[in-house]
Parts: sequence; C-alpha cells; structure tokens
Amino acid sequence: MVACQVAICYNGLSYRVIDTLVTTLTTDDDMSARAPTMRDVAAIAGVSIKTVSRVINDEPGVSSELAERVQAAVKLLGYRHNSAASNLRRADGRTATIGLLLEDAANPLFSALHRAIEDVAWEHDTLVFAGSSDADPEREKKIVLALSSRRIDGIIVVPAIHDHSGLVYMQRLGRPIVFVDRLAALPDADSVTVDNRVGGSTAVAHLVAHGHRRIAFLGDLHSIWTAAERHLGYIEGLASAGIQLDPHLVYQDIRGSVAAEFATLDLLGSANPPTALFTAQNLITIGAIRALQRLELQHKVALVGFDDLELMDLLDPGVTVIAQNAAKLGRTAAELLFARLGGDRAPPQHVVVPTRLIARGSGEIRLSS
Amino acid sequence: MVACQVAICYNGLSYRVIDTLVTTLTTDDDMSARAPTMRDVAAIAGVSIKTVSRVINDEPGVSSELAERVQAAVKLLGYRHNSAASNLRRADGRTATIGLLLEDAANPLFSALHRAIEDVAWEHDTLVFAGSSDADPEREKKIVLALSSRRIDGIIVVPAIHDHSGLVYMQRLGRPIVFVDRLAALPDADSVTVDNRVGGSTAVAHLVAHGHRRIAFLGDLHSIWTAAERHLGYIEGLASAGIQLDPHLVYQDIRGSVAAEFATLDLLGSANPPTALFTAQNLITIGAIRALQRLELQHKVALVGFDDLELMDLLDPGVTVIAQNAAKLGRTAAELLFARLGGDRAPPQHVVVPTRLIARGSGEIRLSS
DNA sequence: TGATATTTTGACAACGTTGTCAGGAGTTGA
DNA sequence: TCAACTCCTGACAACGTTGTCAAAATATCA
Repeated sequence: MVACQVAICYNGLSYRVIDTLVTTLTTDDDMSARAPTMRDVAAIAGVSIKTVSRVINDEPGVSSELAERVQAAVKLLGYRHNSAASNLRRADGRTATIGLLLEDAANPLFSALHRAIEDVAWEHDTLVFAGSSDADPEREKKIVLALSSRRIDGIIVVPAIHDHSGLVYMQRLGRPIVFVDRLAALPDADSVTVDNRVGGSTAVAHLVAHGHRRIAFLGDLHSIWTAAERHLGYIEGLASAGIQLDPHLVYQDIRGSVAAEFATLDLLGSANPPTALFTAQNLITIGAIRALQRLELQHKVALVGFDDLELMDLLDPGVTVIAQNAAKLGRTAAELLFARLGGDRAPPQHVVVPTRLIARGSGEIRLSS
Repeated sequence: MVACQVAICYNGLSYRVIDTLVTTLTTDDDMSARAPTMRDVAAIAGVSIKTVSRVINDEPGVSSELAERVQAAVKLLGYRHNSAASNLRRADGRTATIGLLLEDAANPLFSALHRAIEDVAWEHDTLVFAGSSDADPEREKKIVLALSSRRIDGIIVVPAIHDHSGLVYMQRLGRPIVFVDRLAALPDADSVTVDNRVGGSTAVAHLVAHGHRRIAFLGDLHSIWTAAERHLGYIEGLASAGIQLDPHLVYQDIRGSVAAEFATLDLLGSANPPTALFTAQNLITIGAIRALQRLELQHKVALVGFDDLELMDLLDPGVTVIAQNAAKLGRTAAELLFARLGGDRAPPQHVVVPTRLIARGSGEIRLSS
C-alpha cells in the first residue's frame, strides 16, 4: 500500500481535487491528468472493476446501492468510457463507427448524401469517418486501408475506378459494404443509385415534346458509370422518338464548367447547331448556361440539366433539371448498411432511387419554326 | 502443440489458404475469418511478435533477412494493423483521428470547410470524424461525448450555444480544441473566423458609395455570434457614413429563405422603403432575391449579400457579395490544431481570415434620384 | 435450522498491440 | 585469446476494457 500525500487516497491510488472533478495524479509533474479509468471508479466506489463495467454497460446483476455508489464515483471523476479498450476485448468486434468514402465532401450532392448517412448512423449510435478520394485510386486505397486498420463496422462507398482489394479484405472480415451512386463492384454488396438511364431518356423525351429534334449531349468522363448510363439514356430517348443520332451532337469526357462552356460554344458555333442541350452533370450545366448567356441564347436554346443546385430556380430562365434525391440516396444506403449490421442475410440488392424532372423554363423553350 | 488438419500449420496455429490470402481459422465453423494478427505473422515468418512490430512500424534494429521474411508473411496473410490495440498501449496516447463538429455537414460553407480540414488531416495521416449538431446543444453534447470516448487527438468546433463541459474534459486531457467561425469559448483554445464586422461595414460602405442611404439589414438569429458581428458592422458602417440608423430598416432573427422572402416583402411594402439591402446570410440573400424578383425590383433595389454561392454570378443581376473563404477557414483551423498536436505551446491565438467583396451587379445599382 | 436455489460480486484471463529490458551473437581492439 | 562494446532479437509486462466462471451472500422452502 503506497503512502498517500495528497487530498484523497483510495486503496493505494492518489487523487487531487480540481474544481468539481477529481483528477488522477500522474506519476510525473505534468499537469495534464491521466484519464480516469474503471479502476479509479472502482477504487472510489469501493467495488470491483467488473461491477463498474456492469453499471456502465447497464448490465443486470448489480444491487441498487452499489449502482448508486458507482454512478456517484463516475460523476465525481468525470469518467469517460474508453472505446479502444472496449473494442479490443468485446466479443462481437463492433466499434460503432462506419466509413464513408466520397469523391469530394464539398460537392453538394455528396455533402447532402453525407448528412443523410450521418443522421441514420446517429440513430444507431454510430460515428461516421468521411473521406474524399477525388476519384483517385491511390488515395482511395489509402483511405480504405486507414479505415480497415480502425476496424470500422461497415462502409459506404462512391468508388473510384480502382482495384477493390481493400474492400475485399473488409468483406472477408464480415464488414458489410454498400456502394452508392455506382453499381456494386463486389459480389456480396448492396448498392443504391438513381436511375440515370431513365433520367437521361426522360430529359430527351421532354425536349422532344417541346419540338426539338437536334438535341446535343454533353457528359462527364464516359468511364464514370453514371455518365455512361446517362449517355445510354440519351441514345435510348432518341431511338424512342425515332430520331437518328447525330455524332456531332455528342460531347463526352467533359470535366468542369470551363470545359463545358467551351464545348457549348463549339457546338453552337457549328454549321448545323443543336436547338436543345442535355447537360448530364451539374458543372457541365453551369458551363453551358454561361455559354448561352454569353451568346444571349438562353431564351432560344432549350436546356435540361442533370441534378439540381441552389438558385437554379432564380436564373432567367429557371433551369429545368432531372433532380437526384441525395438525401434519399444517402438514407437508403445507410439503412441497407445497418440492416446488414443487424443480421440481414438476404441476397444483395440494388435499390434504384427515382429522379424527378423539375420544369422551370429552360427545358420548356419550344423549337421555333 | 495442437494437431493440424488443414493446409498450413505453424507453431500450433492453423491456417487455410483462400485465393492468394492465407486466412486464420476460427475455432467455430463460421466462415468469416479472424483477422490475422502479428502473432500469426510472427508464426509464419518464424520471428517474435516484437520483431514483427519493429518491421510494421519501421523501427530500426532488424536485419534485412528477417525484415523480408516478415514482409512476405504480411503479404501472404493480408495482415492489417489494429489501431485499437496500438492506441491502448502506445505511450503518447495518439489515435491519429480528430473530430469536426459542424452545424450541418450539407451546408456549402461547412462542407467546403470540412473538405479543407480533411485535406490537412490527410497530410498528417489522420482521419476525420465529422458530426452535425444542427445548433442543438443536446446533440452537440452527445457528439462530443462520443468523440471523447474514442480518445480523438483534437477537435475543431463550430459551437452551438451550450455548456462546454465535454470540451473542457478533452482539454483537461491535453486534447487541443480549435473554434472555427466563432470566437473561442474556452480560455486555452485557438480560434479562426472571418472578420464579420469589417465585412458588414464594407457592405454598407459599398452601398453608400453607390448613393444609398436607406439601407436595410436582414440578419440571422442575433444570438449567433457571426450574425451579431455582421449587425455591428452594419451599424458601424452607417455611423462612418454619418447616416442615422433607422430601426424600421433592421430585421433580425430571420431563419431560412422563406422567412427572408417575407421579411423583404414587408420591408419593401412599407411607407418609406429601403433603396438597398444588406442580407447578412446566404439563405436570407436567396429569400430576398426571390422577393425582389417577385416585385420586379431586382434592377432597382441594390443588394449586397454575405457569403457566396454557386450560380450567383449567373443571376440577373449577378449578386454582389461579401465572400468568405471557407477553404482557408478550414485549412487555418486544421493547421492550428496540428501545430498544437505538434507541441506548439504559444499563447492561444485568434486568426482572422479576410472576406472579399465581389461586385457582380446587384450591389452596384445606383440610387436613382 | 439446515439445505437448496438464486442473486450478487469479484478474480482473472484475454484481446493485440507497444515499450522496456535482458540475453545472445557478432565485432573490435589489446 | 579474451574482454568490452554494439547490434539484434525476443520475453514479458502493460494498456483498459469485456467475458467467463467461481465464490459469497441472500432468499426460500421443508
């Protein structure tokens, strides 16, 4: 039994009272205190560590009297549970954390998706690690490695084009994976997307219904699944309307609004320009609108964009869009993940979240004959 | 020594080869495998656990021959480091994680801030837990508790109005705290804000320079520090111009774009309406523009907003704003935090990130006499 | 009152790492 | 050839919990 020379001494452990908290002395003179542990709580409450654990974890088999003493000690010490220690020893291996791998956390679609996932995780007392891959396979690989070393319970991924060895590893350890905004790239994984192809053909059908037949397509990298699907939707939409595809009206692999602006200027400056545009990604829509405004054609050339953005209703004309429901995408992905974590053994499923055409003016400009 | 009945047996531990990975058998028939540990790597490499640890952590004092054997075993097993075990035993208590407490992860300012912080953290091999408080003190408290139980290394906070006992606890354990977009609410904490007051007076000065003297203020909840500061800037701007404040032109405690739209309609429908508006928050700016468009006054009533948004340049007129640099706010906050984590003992500091007036048309509408 | 059953409590091992320290092997110099 | 020194390697304890299991205390019944 060590000799005690400070304010409080319990069973050989020394404590100093600071404000209303009792702080465990460290062995050196460093003023930062060691975090109180169950051992400290046990010492002050006069019970065993196991009894403290039972109280902290709300397990049965503790008398009321002892439970009250433990809770008083917890409050006195300001005890905080240590997740690392708990995770290391618990039988189910759960960490109450999930990973979320986005392209870019600042992107409006992904930040809305992130928030929806956080809200579902919150209901399951789970924290979210979020990371941005920038569609860079090396960065994504490293993020997945960092997440797997922390033994997260599961992961929701907007995958970049890359190998999935890191995700395979998690899956092998029984960690569920949900792909979002992309198809599942692994056999035993759920996925959630909007119906990009239907959205694409809806955009084309809408423009056709307003008299247009020379409809241009401006899309993102064709290697991105969503871009490829929207392109297919464009093709199917034309075919449904009996319109022959004009390759001069198809611009793919456009990255960013500046490239989109130039692509639009190029299109509209050609010999037989389109009378309508389908801009299959937000930044492309922005660039196209800049080009239309520059040419003062925003009231003459029709435009339907893919996905919505704040203020699009305030533009002149308002922008007609195929809107994605980011919150529902995120919520559905999270619910699928937590269903798996809850024991769901059903075959993997692919959930399609519908898009919605929002008519605001730009897509309702009729072809003038 | 246990009898081995499967493909590989090393020092009493049994393994089964699956694909190119060797998977440690579990004791039951469950097909999900136990994650390989250093013990398994040691068994296959024929070295001690400590030698494996030295190789994994790039510590000196291991011969090349043994290092190669360990690395081959790591690859064979697909070994992944266990952060919980490491964190529990390491002397410095570091977890290579930080917390980020925002109002709403989907908000464009905060998602841009989040991304900037993630990028700085990435350079420090650190993951980010992000949470949204919705400015709800109870939810914030619970998030802080969840973060502190995971022993995060530090935290960046956009605080709601609440008590800081949870943050005090982290600080007491030596975890640095940085407040962002708000002043520091604790003595030993750094903080980063934009200069809201200067931005406010700049907005007013700009409108005065274009002939306006009846300038309205529309602001968020006055209990939010940024809103209060922008209001003070408005008052100071008027005083600098020798303009007497008209209380009828001041609308505070506006929440959301719909409320802002009605407030603007109310203002403009009054007996002596303003000729210019200073809308001190983004959603308020959006609501005010809707009102102006509805009244067809968007070319007659001048407007300067606070903070920028995608597409504001494409509106007619383009929206003049006092823009915040969310990425710099986030980057600066993260750099302050990592400086503390790196041992910086300087007195706490408050960094002010300048705002920038972006003239696009709406703030340059001159008063017509 | 004593035997039996149930509840409460606590001892102890275990999780997977890291840090400390000791022992063995190899090298060098007298 | 031997002593001293340096390097490499490994044994073992420790971190703070949880899970298992046994002992002690309490309650019940004959």
